[in-house]
Amino acid sequence: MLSGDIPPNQTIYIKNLNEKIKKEELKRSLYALFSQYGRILDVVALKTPKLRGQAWIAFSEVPAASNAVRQMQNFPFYDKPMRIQYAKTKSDCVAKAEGSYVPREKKKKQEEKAERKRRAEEAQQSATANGTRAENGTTPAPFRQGNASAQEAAAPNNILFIENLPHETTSMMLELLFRQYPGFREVRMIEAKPGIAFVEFEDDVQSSMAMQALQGFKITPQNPMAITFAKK
DNA sequence: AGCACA
Repeated sequence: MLSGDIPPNQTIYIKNLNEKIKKEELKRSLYALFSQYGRILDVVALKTPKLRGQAWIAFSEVPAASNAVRQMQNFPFYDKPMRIQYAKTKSDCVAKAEGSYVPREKKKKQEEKAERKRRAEEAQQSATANGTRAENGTTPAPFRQGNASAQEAAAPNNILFIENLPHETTSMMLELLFRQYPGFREVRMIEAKPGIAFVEFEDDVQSSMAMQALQGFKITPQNPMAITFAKK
């Protein structure tokens, strides 16, 4: 297995990151770049001597992580090719979402204690067997709000018009997103008009597929993409 | 190279 014999995990582990980038920026860029593969639950990056140059990205689904591992492998990010694998262990945020999270103890000694505590809690749970429904985290917001735009939709054609992009979006990022779909030709952005882009496909069927797949896709949580057919 | 959750 190319990914180093580590079984699939919904969290990916990235190394060889540029250590000069500040933690917050790093996390933001990773989020923007990797959210194309699925909903990201958490991005973890530490700058401790042992952990600098590495990051973990927890997705809500394993297939998202799989695509990320494959498609972003060796992607040049701040001038260094990312090396991506599945994480070796489950992220805390994932365990929390599953309700299986147990705060980690220092080490060995307290394992038994933790074990006992967990048992106790489980007993408690089944005792109060009730309909405590797990909140399924973030529910994807509907992206097509009652946006009764007076504008008529353009007829399907091979060029997509993308709106509501974060201003820091680059054509490279959009290309990464759209080139996953067959028939991709190119991304065009206009310096003077941030927040929008045109993406061209070979034909209208292919552009439609990409539109369906990426409609409402969030490059950042605040920016669900709005995709329509370009006016010719 | 380095697998954490401050």
